[in-house]
This record gives sequence, C-alpha cells and structure tokens, in this order.
Amino acid sequence: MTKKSSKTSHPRRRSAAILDAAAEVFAARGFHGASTQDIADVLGIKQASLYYYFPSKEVALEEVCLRGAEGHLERAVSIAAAPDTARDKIGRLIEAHLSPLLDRRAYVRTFLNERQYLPTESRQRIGRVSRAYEKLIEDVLKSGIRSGEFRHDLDCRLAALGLLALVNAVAAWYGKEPKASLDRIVAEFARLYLGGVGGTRSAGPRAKR
Amino acid sequence: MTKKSSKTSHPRRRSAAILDAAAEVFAARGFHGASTQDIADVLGIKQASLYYYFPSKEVALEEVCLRGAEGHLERAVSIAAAPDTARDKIGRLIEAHLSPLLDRRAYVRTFLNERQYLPTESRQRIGRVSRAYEKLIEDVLKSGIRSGEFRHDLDCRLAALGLLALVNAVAAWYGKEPKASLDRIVAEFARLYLGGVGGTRSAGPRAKR
DNA sequence: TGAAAATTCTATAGACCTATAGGTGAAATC
DNA sequence: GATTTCACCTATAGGTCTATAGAATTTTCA
Repeated sequence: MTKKSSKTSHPRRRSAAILDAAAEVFAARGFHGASTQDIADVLGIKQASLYYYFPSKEVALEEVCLRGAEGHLERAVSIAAAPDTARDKIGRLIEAHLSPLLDRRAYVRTFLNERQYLPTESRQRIGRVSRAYEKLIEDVLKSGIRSGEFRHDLDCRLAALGLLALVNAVAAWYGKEPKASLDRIVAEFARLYLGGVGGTRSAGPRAKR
Repeated sequence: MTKKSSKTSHPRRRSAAILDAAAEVFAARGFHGASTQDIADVLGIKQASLYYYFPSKEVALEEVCLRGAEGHLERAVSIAAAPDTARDKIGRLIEAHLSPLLDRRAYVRTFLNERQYLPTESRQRIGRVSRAYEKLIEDVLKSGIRSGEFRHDLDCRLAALGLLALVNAVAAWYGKEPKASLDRIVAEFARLYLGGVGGTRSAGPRAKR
C-alpha cells in the first residue's frame, strides 16, 4: 500500500481534519447510520486508527455537536443586549444564526439532527443552552411588543419556535438551492418573519400602517 | 409493489398495531438507532416474529413513511384548486398539513426525519412527490402576487421553503409544548406567515380573527 | 544522529443485529 | 373431526460494528 497522505506537523490540524471527517459522515448518514469505518474511509486511514483521536464514537459526536452549537448563544446574547430596535435585533439574530453554515455546515447539521443521540449528560447540558436561546428570542419579541414594533397579541413562545423553525431548516437545504446565497436567505427570511408574506409595506426601515 | 396478502376477517388490526409500534420506535430512536428487537419489545413479542408481518426492516420503514406522507399532496391539490383567495389557501394548507399530527404523529415524524434512509427507489419516488408539493405552494404564492394579496418582490421559492420549515418543525415539538393546541398553532402560524410578527393588519384581504 | 513522541498499522475479541428455517398451538374452515 | 391458516415461537447462521492490544512506522527535536 502506498502511503502518501501528508502528516502535517501541527497536532491541532490533524485532529481538526479527523473531526471534520466525522462531522461530514455524521451529517450525511446520521450518527447511527455512520460507522467508524465510513469516517476512516474519508480520511484514508484504517478504522482502528481513529481511536487514537477519540475514545469512542459517542465522544466524537459530542465534540462535533459542541462545535456545531459553539458561539450561537454568546452571539445572540450580545445582539440582544445592544441598544437596537427589536426589529433590528431579529434581523441580526437571523444573520448570526445562519452564518456558521458558511464554514461549519456539517457540524451544524449534525448538531441539529443528531444531538438527540448524545449520552444523557451532554444532551441535557445542550438542552439547557437551547432553552436559554429560545428564551432569549422570546425576550426580544416581548421587548418588541412593549416598544410597539410587534403585535400586542403575538404569542411569543410560538413566534420564537417559528423563528427557530425558519432558520434551522436552512441547514437542510443550504447549498442545494442554486439561487439562494446566505445573504439572500437572511434578507428574505428576515423580511418574511418581520412582515409576512403579504402587505405592501416597504422593506428596510419599518413603516407604521 | 408487493403488499402483504390479506388475512381473514380482521386482517388489518394486528398489522396496523405492528406498524404503529414500528412508527413509534423509528420516530423515537431513528431508523438506524432502532432495532427490530426494540419494536418487538413494544409489542411484547419475539424479535423474529416481526418477520411474519414484513420482509425487512427497510420495508417497514417504507410503509411507515408512506403513511406519514399519505394524503398530503392530494389535500393540497384540492385546496389549491378551490376558488378561494391565496390567503385563505395558505391558511388551509397549513391546517391540512398539520392535521395528521393529531392521529399519526409518529408516522409523520418518521417520514420527515428518516425518509432519507429509504432505499433508492422509494426515496426518489417520495422526492418527486415532495417537489410537487413544494411547487404547488409556490404556485399559490405566485397567484397571490398576481391577485395583489402578496408582495410583488416576494421570492416564491424561498417563501415556500419558509412555509414548509414552519409547519414541518411542529412535528418535532407538538405535544411537548403545553399551551399549544393544534388549532392554536395553525392560527398563530398562519397569521405569522401571512402578516409577519409586526403590524396589526396588512394590506389586502384581511386575515380572519 | 538518536531518543522520544506522534501517528498509523494488524489482528481480533466480543457484542449486537438482521434475517432465515422450521416448529407449535389455536382458530378458522371445510 | 380433519385440514388448513394464522400468529407466534425457538434456534441460529452470518454479517457488521465498536473498541482494545500491541507492533510498526514516521516525525520531531535535543
């Protein structure tokens, strides 16, 4: 057998490549549908060699999910804390939520679809973060109601779940929709969420009826 | 396609219970995470006994997915063909899309999350139906633009994907959100999609209250 | 250069999983 | 009452999968 794959110097590099491969395979075939053999094949190494980098497949999933979720809450917190209008905040939340798709799509997809298969402890930890994220969105919506930007009868819980539904779905088809750049998706979904499908009100700065 | 040979007087009953169990287990643990043993445990029978009802686990998935998707396109076609406003049609599409959650939630969830693991042929068949469904939504949106109900600059493709994102996400948390009955979700999401989060009313025909 | 560290290999245990073969008792049918 | 059909059973073949042990190779660096 010819061994031509270059082993680079930096340990971080190789570890990152291993994790990239795991993320790709988990995203493509699902955690249970993916074998460690599949991951090794992507890297051109033997299956058992993977265990030099992680102690179990489950731990690999944990690390992939961690990276897939990384920074989301922090970015959202800093957006929510800014002195902007609620409408602006929603737009920035959408953009911040989707931006990791540019460079970590497989991680994000794995986080969204496979986190349910994490071992109990890390699944619960991630669950708490997710709930904090949802609550933060609800709070932005509530502040928008108080400021008069949003409807007074808005159901903030359902509206928050609706926003997450919109943005999380993008991971499933981003890259397959030929005409849809991330910027375009961000703009269109922000407008859809803020103004709906109907109405003739102008885009950009909000127009009161 | 090969359907199981009919039994005697009440042939459907037991078969249906078997399929229910498969749907529940597939929905809860994913196709690859679910073993035939898990399904048998739910039914209180031995693992091998399942093979009296289906010839393979994959075929069981096919039948579950089929029932999960059943009727969706047909209902949507008949809604789109009616002489209603586009706004009304969107509302009815949302309601029709979500109604199977009342009595077939596990089937719908399995269809949404596990259909990617179907064997090539049935996966492609289902893919064609899905695309027809998406196109139908796009067409309703286009008609709404022509009638002046919707914005002229609406991106119908993205808006259709957005609608599907909204309604498909419900399957993931319906039943866990204490305050959210299906009717409430339908009403709130219809309003959200048609009018957005902001504004108290929009131009054109108004949504019902 | 030569020792130490990093990386990958071979080989395999052992758990689990799907699916098949053939048997059993009860119910339905003739 | 005999026969067929139904709905399960036992037993197991045969495959795949995770993970471990320890050897071999390559890279780093003193």
